[in-house]
Amino acid sequence: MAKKITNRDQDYSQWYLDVVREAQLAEHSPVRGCMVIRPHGFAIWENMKQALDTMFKETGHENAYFPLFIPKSFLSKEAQHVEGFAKECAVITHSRLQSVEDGVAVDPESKLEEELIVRPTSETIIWDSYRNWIQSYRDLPILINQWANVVRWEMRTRLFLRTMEFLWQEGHTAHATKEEAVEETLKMLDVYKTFAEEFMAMPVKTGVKTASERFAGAVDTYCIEALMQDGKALQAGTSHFLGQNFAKAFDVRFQDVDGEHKYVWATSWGVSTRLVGGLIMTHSDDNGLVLPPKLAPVQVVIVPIYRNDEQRKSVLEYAEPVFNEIRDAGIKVKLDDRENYKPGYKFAQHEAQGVPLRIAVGPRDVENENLELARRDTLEKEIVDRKGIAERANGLLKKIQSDLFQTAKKRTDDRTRTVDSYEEFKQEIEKGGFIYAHWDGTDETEEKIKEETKATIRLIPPGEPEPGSCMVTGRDSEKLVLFARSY
RNA sequence: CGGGGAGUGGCGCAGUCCGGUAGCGCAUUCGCUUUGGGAGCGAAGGGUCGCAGGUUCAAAUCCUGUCUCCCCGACCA
Repeated sequence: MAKKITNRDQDYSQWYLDVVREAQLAEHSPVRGCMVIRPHGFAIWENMKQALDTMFKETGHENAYFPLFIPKSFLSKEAQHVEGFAKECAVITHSRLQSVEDGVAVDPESKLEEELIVRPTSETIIWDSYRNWIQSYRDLPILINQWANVVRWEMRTRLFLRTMEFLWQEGHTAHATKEEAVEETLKMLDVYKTFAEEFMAMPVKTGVKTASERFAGAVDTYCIEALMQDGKALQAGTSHFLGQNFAKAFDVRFQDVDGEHKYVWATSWGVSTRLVGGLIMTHSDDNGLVLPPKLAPVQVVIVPIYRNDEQRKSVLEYAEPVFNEIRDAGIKVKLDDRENYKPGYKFAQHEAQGVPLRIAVGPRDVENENLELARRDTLEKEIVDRKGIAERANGLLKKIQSDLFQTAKKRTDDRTRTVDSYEEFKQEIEKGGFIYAHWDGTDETEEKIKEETKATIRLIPPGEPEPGSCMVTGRDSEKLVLFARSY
């Protein structure tokens, strides 16, 4: 078999790129830092979108759309916010081109009176609208989500994991009380956790970010963090309690039941196409992509095998009712009857693309009323009775979904440990994985650890305090926090 | 933005040191034979060698600039 994918243990970065290429998920575009998402990659994102969108609707949210362009003045209204994003904004200064000798050039006459920023996130433009929409407590809460693209001018990019333009959803909510906003923040964090674990089969840890890792303009940033196969952590989603920061910046007040005018409380939360990168790095192997059935664009592929036209005819006649039966059971199935490729090639291709279940049908199967089933995750093959294939496929897809999660869960658990001393920490962090340790809560200590070990505090877990002493300074620590090197 | 590597048909590469008019594998097209793990044979098509200058009779090759990608750092979802 011609190996087109680098082994993971040889070069993890190259492996990731090879999988993205061989699975035809995405490719580099002529524009630095931006990617072309190919149909297969986009189909996975669409499945993610659909599942998340359903969950958002079930929790009372509705979709809306706000502009791509944000007036420069909007960004400067919230001090921390502007500070956080200032260094990575694309700025539009002109509105026209003009023809010159060698093509086109910016028309200096078209300089904009006020420059426009390509949204790095939409808090400001959305809160400008919310000011007009909110007068009374009866107008609250506002529970809006937007599916959009955003741009952050990044130094170093990687397909899906960090691109200058990416697709995401951003939820922006407004509430009458702090309690309600905090509840919303945590509710959406939980939605993300559920989505990651039940659909992506990617176990995550949840918690709150430290001040240095917090979203610019947020009071608290909660996150889901997943551990990749190479032992590095990936921030997979964030949910922010924004307090009244944006309400004050945009003067969004409402008249409460008691007649008082009060600032509203806000949240925002988002996940992006980065999830596709997380999905790849959680399950895939040296043969290519491995997809959880719930997100696979094709869940079952049927590959016919034959030697001649006669066999081809009988195999396809045998395969078509199988296809129909599986399709009618609500499974996304594809019959790969391309004649210009041999079965072996198709096997390799569908493996590279992560199709969870493969059914091979050849003359022998027709003869014996069998089918050959092959699982993508374990690469196990078995000959099964043709009867009841739809139920069997369905059962296997469910099993694959849960096995993928269990495998990833076990790996994460095995690589999560607690250390007491900084010396031990320095040794352990080299091995990758999540490490719990005590931290004194100061920026200085966090920074020192980061500088010396390249590890960051991924999150402060929820739950009761478990006092201890900081592994670095020995000062009091409220609880264990989670460290890792990260993407 | 600093350090390292690399840009040559669609993809992967050789050729670059030592200038002489571009080659290999895969893929593509056609034909025949094939098809239970990336098929074989024969024929054909496809490249101003990332881009822009320069040196030279002559540049993929030497010089200068520039763009892009990959890896490692600093910054971030």
